[in-house]
Amino acid sequence: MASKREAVKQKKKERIIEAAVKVFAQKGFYTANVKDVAQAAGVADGTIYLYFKNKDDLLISLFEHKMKNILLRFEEALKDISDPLDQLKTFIHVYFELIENDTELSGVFQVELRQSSKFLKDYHNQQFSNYLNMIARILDEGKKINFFRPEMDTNIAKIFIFGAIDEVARQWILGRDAKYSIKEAAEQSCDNIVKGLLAF
Amino acid sequence: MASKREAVKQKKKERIIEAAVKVFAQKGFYTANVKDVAQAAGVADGTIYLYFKNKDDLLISLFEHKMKNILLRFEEALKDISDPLDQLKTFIHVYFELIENDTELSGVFQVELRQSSKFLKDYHNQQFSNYLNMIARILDEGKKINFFRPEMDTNIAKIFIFGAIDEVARQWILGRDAKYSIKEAAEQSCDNIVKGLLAF
Amino acid sequence: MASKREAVKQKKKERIIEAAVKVFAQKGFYTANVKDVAQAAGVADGTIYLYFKNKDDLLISLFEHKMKNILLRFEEALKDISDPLDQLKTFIHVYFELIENDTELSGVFQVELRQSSKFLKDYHNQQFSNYLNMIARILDEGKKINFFRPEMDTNIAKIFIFGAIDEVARQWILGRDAKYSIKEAAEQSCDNIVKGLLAF
Amino acid sequence: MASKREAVKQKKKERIIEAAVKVFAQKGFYTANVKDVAQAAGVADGTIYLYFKNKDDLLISLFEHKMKNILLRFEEALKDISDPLDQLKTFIHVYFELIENDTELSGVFQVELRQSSKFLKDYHNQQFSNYLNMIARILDEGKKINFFRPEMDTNIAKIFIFGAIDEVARQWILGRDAKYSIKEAAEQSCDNIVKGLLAF
DNA sequence: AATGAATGAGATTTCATTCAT
DNA sequence: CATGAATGAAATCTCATTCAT
Repeated sequence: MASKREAVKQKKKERIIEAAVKVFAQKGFYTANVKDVAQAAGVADGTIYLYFKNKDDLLISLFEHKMKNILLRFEEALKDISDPLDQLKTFIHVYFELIENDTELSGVFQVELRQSSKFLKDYHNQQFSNYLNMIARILDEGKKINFFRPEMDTNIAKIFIFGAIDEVARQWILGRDAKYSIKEAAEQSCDNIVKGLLAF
Repeated sequence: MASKREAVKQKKKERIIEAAVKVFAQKGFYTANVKDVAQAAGVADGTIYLYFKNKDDLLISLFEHKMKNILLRFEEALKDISDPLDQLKTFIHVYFELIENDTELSGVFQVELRQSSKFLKDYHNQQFSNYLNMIARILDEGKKINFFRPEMDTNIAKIFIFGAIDEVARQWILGRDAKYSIKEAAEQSCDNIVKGLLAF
Repeated sequence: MASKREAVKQKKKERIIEAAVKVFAQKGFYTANVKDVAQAAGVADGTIYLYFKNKDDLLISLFEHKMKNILLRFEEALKDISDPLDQLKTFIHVYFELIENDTELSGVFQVELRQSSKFLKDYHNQQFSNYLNMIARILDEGKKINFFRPEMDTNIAKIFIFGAIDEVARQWILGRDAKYSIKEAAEQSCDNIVKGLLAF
Repeated sequence: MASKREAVKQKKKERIIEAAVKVFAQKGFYTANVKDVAQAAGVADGTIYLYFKNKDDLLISLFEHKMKNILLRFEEALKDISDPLDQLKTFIHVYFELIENDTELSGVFQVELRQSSKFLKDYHNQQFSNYLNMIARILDEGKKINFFRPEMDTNIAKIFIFGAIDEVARQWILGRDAKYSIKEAAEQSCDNIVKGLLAF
């Protein structure tokens, strides 16, 4: 009985999160009202505050909740791959797939989360670190077997790689200068990372 | 006389823009108040409205203005270099120098890309396009002389490169996971872009 | 059966009233939430509305109920005393004893008199009148037998006495300027009332 | 110029305070809206927040502001009186005069200030202490010249006296059980305090 | 041109009350 | 009877913008 109620409660919380993703993606975090989210979720304004401390908390919770799933998705995809190069390629492809399959969520992650000092500065994000460190681990292994350049700094490279694919993805979402498909984006990004620019 | 007055006027406008860069970079566009900008600029709230139509206009003007300067700086640095590879390396080093000398500058890119929601979604910043296209031009030339991989998509690569160095710079500013110097950042970034990860 | 259920019902109602006295005394009527009272009473929010029409009604019921008990306690203490002076002294000592044994009780008077605004301005608490009139009756008897000053207005004096001992008690509870024991408070108050300030 | 502007500013602040006194007296602090006060003061809602941090601050400022004047009034009245008994009598008469001449203010002091734990508990009020100590000083002098009972505790008596006259005044304002004039109230209170109840 | 006090629309948040379970 | 999740009206407060000086 209690578990059922718990389940119902969880369902409503998720409904609100889904609504928030949609609304924040469309209007932006600051431009969107709590009322908008409530309406989209089909609940009363006050109900939001039964599940989240305030509007900021809604954004943070949204992030935590979704990020957990994303990390799982990565781990799932990588767990049977041993070659670091394959791992890296898979990582990148999964990344762009995630973006493609949930554009709205991506919009929130890519655009909205960034604009709040809460996330970029104050709120030291464990999940984000986890994410970066997934890349670092792959790079370290690649160096160990002499596949990757030994003088390459994995600490810088993990950020480099994240920044690169993140931006390619963002511009695809914003649809500005980006007149390319996700597939192209993934493959080109792979090549750029692995081979670099040089032709030789 | 009129030109002098014009100059004074221009000076105040710039003072406001500098203040806005600082304040928006620090607090974010929505979290920052017009009052904050006014205070930082040492003018009255109302004065801002003599130079800018509204808060949004201030943000847009800020981009245009700053980007123009940044572009000039790049052009200056690149004008005597003919080799595309040298151009690219110079571009990257100049970029990190700019960031190092004006930390808040990176906020301009930040803001440009991340405050996008609502009104910026449509607003297409020509200057930012110009910036990206500077990279593209270098890449195209490199391809033409068979220095860069022929199958590399310059349109994606320009974004890829911008994203990569921008993120490495940003993490350096935030000082979080980034325990590296600007010099290292620039060199590692160069190598990553040019050589890629592979050791061979 | 019905009577037992009645008793149980009564018990819960009292539990809510006790909780309300505590909570209102501590946080003030307007600052306290119905939820607070419910929690303190160990019932659900909605349960309160099975016993009281609304929050206002809870406050009013609280007075009536508590005052009835207080009056009973006084009547019990006074019933075998005939001398008005002894009656008055006893009244005062009982008052301070009541306060000492049930600190929150003073909140009842507090609330009664100070939360008056709006709805309580009209609401005339009969029990409180009864309480004041107990004092008046003692004073009248004292005048009748020429013990108390004939020109003394019992109507004013009853309020005077109530106000004096109530404030001394309240400051004792707050423990601010009041660095005295309840016993001292009672005795000093007695003397002040009976003898006045003059030394002769 | 600056002083004139300062004066205008001060005037508006006072206008808001006057309005707040009126509104709070009539509707009670919690029942009254900031909007009500703004309307009564003839300013916009937001204007209130230019002069006061928040609604609570308005109440506190009101208290501080008015209390200062009241204390001055007392000092003025007492400064040429040397006899402690006369001082005490004057004090009491001035007190009731103040109440009579500004009923609304009294309402706020008497009823509204009391109901907020902010004032009774958290906010240790210097002005209120000053006020109580005025009484204490008179009492001490009266004891020194053997006019007042030597065993009388001035620390308790000051609270006793304050409570007594405060309550007599409050009931006059509430107009409940108090069917007496302010003049009677003052004289009866004086006699009660000075002579006590006994006839002798 | 510059100021900054004033405005008031609008956003977030609270909480008494209801009602399906 | 009891519950407590849900409601939504209403209150406080913020802040971009205006305008008299």
